[in-house]
Amino acid sequence: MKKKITIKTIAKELGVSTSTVSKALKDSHEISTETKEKIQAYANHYNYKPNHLALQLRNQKTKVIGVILPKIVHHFFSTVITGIEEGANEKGYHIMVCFSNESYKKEVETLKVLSNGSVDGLIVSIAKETLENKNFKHIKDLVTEEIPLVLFDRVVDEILCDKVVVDDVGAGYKATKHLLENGRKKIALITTPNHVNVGALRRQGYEKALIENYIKTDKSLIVEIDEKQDIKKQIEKVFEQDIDGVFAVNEIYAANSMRIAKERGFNVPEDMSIIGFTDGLISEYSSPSITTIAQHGFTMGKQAVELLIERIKKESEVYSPKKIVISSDLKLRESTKPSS
Amino acid sequence: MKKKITIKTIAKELGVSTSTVSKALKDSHEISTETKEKIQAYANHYNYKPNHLALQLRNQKTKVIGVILPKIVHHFFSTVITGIEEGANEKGYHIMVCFSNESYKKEVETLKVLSNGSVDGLIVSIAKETLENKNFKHIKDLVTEEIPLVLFDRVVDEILCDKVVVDDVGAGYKATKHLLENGRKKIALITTPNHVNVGALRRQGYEKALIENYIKTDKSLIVEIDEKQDIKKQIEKVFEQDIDGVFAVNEIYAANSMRIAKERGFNVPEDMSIIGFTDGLISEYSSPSITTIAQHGFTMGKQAVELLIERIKKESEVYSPKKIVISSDLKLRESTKPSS
DNA sequence: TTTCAACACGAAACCGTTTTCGTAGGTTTT
DNA sequence: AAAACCTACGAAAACGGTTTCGTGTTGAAA
Repeated sequence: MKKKITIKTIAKELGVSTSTVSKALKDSHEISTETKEKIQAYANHYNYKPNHLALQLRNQKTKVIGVILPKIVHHFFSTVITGIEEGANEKGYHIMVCFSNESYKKEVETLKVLSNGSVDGLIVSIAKETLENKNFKHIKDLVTEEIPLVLFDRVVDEILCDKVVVDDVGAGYKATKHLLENGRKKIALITTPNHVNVGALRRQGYEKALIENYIKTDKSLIVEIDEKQDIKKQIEKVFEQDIDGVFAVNEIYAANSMRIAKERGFNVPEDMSIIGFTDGLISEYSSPSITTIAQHGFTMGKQAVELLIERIKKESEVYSPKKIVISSDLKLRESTKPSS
Repeated sequence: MKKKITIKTIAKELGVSTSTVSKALKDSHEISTETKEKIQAYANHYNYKPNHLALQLRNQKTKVIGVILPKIVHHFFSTVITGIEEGANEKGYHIMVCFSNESYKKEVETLKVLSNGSVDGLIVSIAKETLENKNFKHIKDLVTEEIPLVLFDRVVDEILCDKVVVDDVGAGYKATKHLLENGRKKIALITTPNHVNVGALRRQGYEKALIENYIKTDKSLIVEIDEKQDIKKQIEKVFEQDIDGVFAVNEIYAANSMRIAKERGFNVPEDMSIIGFTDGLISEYSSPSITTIAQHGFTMGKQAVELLIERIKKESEVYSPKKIVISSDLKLRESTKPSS
């Protein structure tokens, strides 16, 4: 990289002090018009740009927000990140994005690096492995160090910080109720293991809807997907039973269910209703297209970053953690309709 | 944020100088074992972490790579970013991600901010609007300032910097040839306007394959999608002609084509073959699943970041820009098969 | 006893910028 | 003519760390 021009260079070249240059560049009244013009002309001509690092060190703030996600090749997370970026930009912040790849170890390492002053605050969605082993010390440490932190989607209650979540219970309830209203009775639930809290919460909603309709939850209709194994095979098992509806807690599970249903000769939506989660491209372009619960990822991202910046700004005040719940919507498509 | 513990604090508390502390923390032989142990114990106990900003200022490098993408809710770009992140991490770098949202103005602004010393180098894929208005001054300025820069996918020849691209002509050729080998004669091309260079190149491949098979390119079979309008409607027009194959230059166009074909009573792949681009989830979960050209986005990202870091490391040397071409593969699925 | 090296540590400069506090010189007030 | 006040600028500290170059104290070699 070419050596950048600094205030010192300008000062030396023009035979003034660095303080004069600094003041002249911000049009201070302390400096005579003549000197100011001379300095500004010089700076302009040589394309002077203040060095960010120096400013950050002096101001003790970076105007950067760290974002740690489990993964990005995923419609929901990439939507959230778009929201975060837009919200950050609006307030003059930039984002530094890292991925935990669902790994506990990488999450710990990333957090350690980013909390060394590189960022003014963090937005995190917890890795599955971390949720599984329930080791949250690295995250709680951030709270202890009073580093502004917002958790989203994959949150855990015992960490005392701001949070932004989807109304997962409500969403699970809505989805299941929709199937029930379609006249479905034997509804399979394709979900995550229970340590993934969003899965657990959606399951609660599912069970709540069933209970309200006097249907006993049948454990054999619930599949907890182990993503280390073949997803399709695991879902196929539940199709050996007599089912007429599927509620899948994400797009991939829903798309797989759809494929299996068709392979097994089901007519979707005539003899089988399928509902998914995350209103992504798969659901939209599948055929038949899949009814889903839209999570409003963009809104979540934006809310998360706004909450964070608010916290950054009034860092000194005592505060009680806020929790924002984003409601989700049923997005009707072709994969569900009343049973004939 | 809680006031962080610094070398100064430690020095004062332990009655030594900052230089001693600094050396002790890096286990220098200049310091006695006794003193080192004392200092290290103290630092450990109070969870001392060196301030990144200070180091960056002193070393004149940030170990951060700026990444500017047109968008992220897009399988190809999110895959690339995964590759970039992994490659960067392996070399001790982090990434700062920004989006141009395909807008020229935002691209200019973002570039300006990031080139102020916040990053050691940049990886950029150019926004559509910029490609359209052909105004590349902001990017050329980076080259002039000798800021390490790698362009990928959406590149332009007149900018003299390192580049990583897909073999788009070859890919277009491969895709079209595959359809021809399937016995298709009237192949529609669903592409972007010509200013999007990847679209133009894939079209070249398409035309090359047709010429080789003595087929005259029929302009009425080529649709240049204007993304500001309804995509599906634009594709539907070409279906009014007598076609038996579709080559779409991305997943969305392919998925739309598939939908239209089915709506119009075509049997895919029996009476109509469809091939797409970008081996994403839509193609995988569509039914029938869509044959595509896989772009190896992960590899591209990784190569791009490796190229960039190489450039960053030997910044002083004269160098001639490199161009890495990633070859693409045909991924056979259900949407293509020999016509019966 | 003198000389010299090794050891263990400190002083100070440096990275680029901002900001407080002087201060020299001229002008106005009394 | 002395006192007071501007005006226009500079010196220096500060942000947090690294690193070069001393330097005082030992102990050993000459």
